Amino acid sequence: MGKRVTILDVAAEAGVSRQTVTRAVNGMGDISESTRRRVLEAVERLGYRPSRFARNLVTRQKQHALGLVVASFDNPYYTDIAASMLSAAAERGWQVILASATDDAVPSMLSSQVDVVVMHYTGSAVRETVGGPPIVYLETGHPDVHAVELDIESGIVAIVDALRERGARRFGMVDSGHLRRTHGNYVPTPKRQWFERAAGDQFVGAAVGEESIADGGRAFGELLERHPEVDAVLVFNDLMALGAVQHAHAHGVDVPGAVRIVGIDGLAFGEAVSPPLTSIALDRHALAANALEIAQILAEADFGRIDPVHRKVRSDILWRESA
Amino acid sequence: MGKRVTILDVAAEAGVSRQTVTRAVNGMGDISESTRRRVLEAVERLGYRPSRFARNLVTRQKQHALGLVVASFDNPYYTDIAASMLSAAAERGWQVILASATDDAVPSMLSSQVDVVVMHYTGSAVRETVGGPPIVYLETGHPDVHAVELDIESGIVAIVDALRERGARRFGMVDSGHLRRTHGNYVPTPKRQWFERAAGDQFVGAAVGEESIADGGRAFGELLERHPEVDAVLVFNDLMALGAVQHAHAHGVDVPGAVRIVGIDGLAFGEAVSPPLTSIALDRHALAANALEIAQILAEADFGRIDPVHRKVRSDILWRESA
DNA sequence: CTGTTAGCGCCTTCAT
DNA sequence: ATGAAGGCGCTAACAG
Repeated sequence: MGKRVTILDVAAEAGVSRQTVTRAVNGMGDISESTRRRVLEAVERLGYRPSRFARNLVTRQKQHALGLVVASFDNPYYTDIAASMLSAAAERGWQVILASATDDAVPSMLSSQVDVVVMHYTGSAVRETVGGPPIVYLETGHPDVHAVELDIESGIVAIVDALRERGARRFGMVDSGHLRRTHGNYVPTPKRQWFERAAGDQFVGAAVGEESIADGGRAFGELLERHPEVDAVLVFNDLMALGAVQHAHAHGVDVPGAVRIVGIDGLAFGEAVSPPLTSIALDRHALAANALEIAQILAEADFGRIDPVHRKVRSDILWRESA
Repeated sequence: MGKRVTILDVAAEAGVSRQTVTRAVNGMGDISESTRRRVLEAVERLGYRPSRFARNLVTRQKQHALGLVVASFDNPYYTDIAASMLSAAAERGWQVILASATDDAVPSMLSSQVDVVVMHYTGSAVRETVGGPPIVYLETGHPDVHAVELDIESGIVAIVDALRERGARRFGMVDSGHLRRTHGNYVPTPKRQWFERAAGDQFVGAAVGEESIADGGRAFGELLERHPEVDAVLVFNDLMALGAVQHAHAHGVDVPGAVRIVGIDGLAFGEAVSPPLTSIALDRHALAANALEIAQILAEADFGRIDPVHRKVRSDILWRESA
């Protein structure tokens, strides 16, 4: 792996100047067909590839790049967000660089590669490093950072009301234990707290599981065992809720007759299970659109430090059949 | 949007040299705490952000970027691939820039942003443009390009054999009509051709649908109507197969009793439907690992033109309950 | 500890 | 149609 082949090498090989090489490689005018051919042959022979850094440095393109950091690609919720971000970004001519948060080194790697980082709020806002790109947080309400907030709470309040109207009186929850990672032991998630508050004394209990289909099913089973009287269950996310529906189906539990099941996220996959999953749908499209709007504002400020920008996205109940 | 704030502006503002600014911003040594603080204050005040291009140009980092172009993020198969690519890339310290092929402008945008492009073979290999990055194709067998081939055929042969052993005698298929886009009208996919060949005169017919859960279900219904005698159905992909299982469930068709259903892809979601979906599982992990291996080879050749590199990935039957 | 001198590789003037 | 300068913004390598 010797020295990199540069435009000068090509120029020498073809017996022309660097500029002529530029013209040939970039398909510009003011160059004779024969010269172009000769240069391109030299390019082939040497295996020359222009340096994207040098090129972008000098052309000052409006090529903006945004780094999207998501928790995990195992949860389709995040891939859905990524998809939405992708199309929102494409509309505005942004590139999207993806990174999974599990890789701890990523944020720093991203720093030198992107103009803006978009990531989920992980409890403690990663401090914007000096010389690093600005960060836009997803789903938080922290006032000091750029953020697109997600109003899940009102969706939860609404679903509790709606479930009551349909006769539900004993509310249970399948919660995620993911906060364990930062807190050491299980801590009720905000979703559970909102749910408990909305359900009031009709809240009968919760079970905790990992964020997977299988463990969602297991936790649901555990909840049913401990609280057989439960007649409406909110599940932390659709992934786990799918497991719950599956578990109910496998154990002959009538859904929504005996127990109503509601997920959170509104994933398309919810329609594939039996019965199709009712869910508190998060508007991922709006989430992405807003994130990009903020990114655009940042870009217009040349990514300098500006006052925190906030956007809010609401959630809606996606009625299917499980509730 | 005035002139960009550069390191020189900061240097002037702080009354130091550029080099000192570099030291402060990059947290290097050889700088007094007071100077550093003063410089960082100037950075804040001016809203200075280093140019990632200039920085990467001069540091000649081993920061490689790979552009991943997928057909659509609506199909979890592709997001799964993206996820696998992401972790494979993270292991090797590569960045992944994502693009959806639906956006036609993307490939050219990518060219100037990445070192290697990884994309699905779309029938006609996009010719590598002079000065553009090398391309690694996924799922093809074309000999002239770098590629990771996917051996789906052997999986199809194996599943037909296995289904025969379980008593199946009348094979039907739900195929995708996606080739319509390039051919104008429906053309049997390679998957169907392999399947027909394997099934021989036990092949009874096929129905065609769009690549979605809903249309997979519809097409499956159509197949059953036209060929009620069918007792084993191969579906183009898991997405459509999910619809098929769902359709069967909704119409009281016993799966696998009356008809066996097999998908292709091996998505995790297959386990959430009733009955869980048997599928020809593609090893996405190996696919990604191989693609990155090729990318690495390309990197070692400084992305110059080298002989086509090929890898092959096999498929395995993932037995669940639908077959 | 701080500043100076060289480039990194390319494209944009301008000249020829 | 081609070539010669100049500079994009930054950091490495030396100076002091």
